[in-house]
Amino acid sequence: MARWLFKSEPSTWSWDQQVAAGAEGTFWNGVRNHLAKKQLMAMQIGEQGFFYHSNEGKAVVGIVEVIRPYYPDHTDETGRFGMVDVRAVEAVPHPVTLDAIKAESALKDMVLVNNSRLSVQPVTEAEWALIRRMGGLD
DNA sequence: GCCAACGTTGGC
DNA sequence: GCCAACGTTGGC
Repeated sequence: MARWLFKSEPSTWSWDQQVAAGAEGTFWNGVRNHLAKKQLMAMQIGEQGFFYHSNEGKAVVGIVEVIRPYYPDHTDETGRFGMVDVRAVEAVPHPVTLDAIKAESALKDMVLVNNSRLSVQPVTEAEWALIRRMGGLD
């Protein structure tokens, strides 16, 4: 199963709002980048990803799960982009900050470090396991 | 609030 | 189809 990272500015859509959306989850709309779209299209139900706060916080704060695969994004008037639905799974007890990720040599190849502007990113199994551990899960 | 990096747009 | 100009993102 693939692992992912979803980036959101808390002022736009925060982890607290994701938690409040509950088990029914919400659509992850607004992706307007083809590389990010490619990630969304590859996602399957049940796959999990990190929820990362950009700009404010700059940390992995939660785990989300894909509950609906790729379908058209109704907020995209061009009709070119789509989205998935995600639900909050659990909070990360100790948010893993960007600083902490950058300080960890095993994470130096993370997309978050090398292409920080990509809003939906693939995460390797090793990165997934390490960040979970750093965050106090497992 | 600045600015570097990067994606997209549009003129040619 | 190239590339300059522009807009956006996101770290600092």
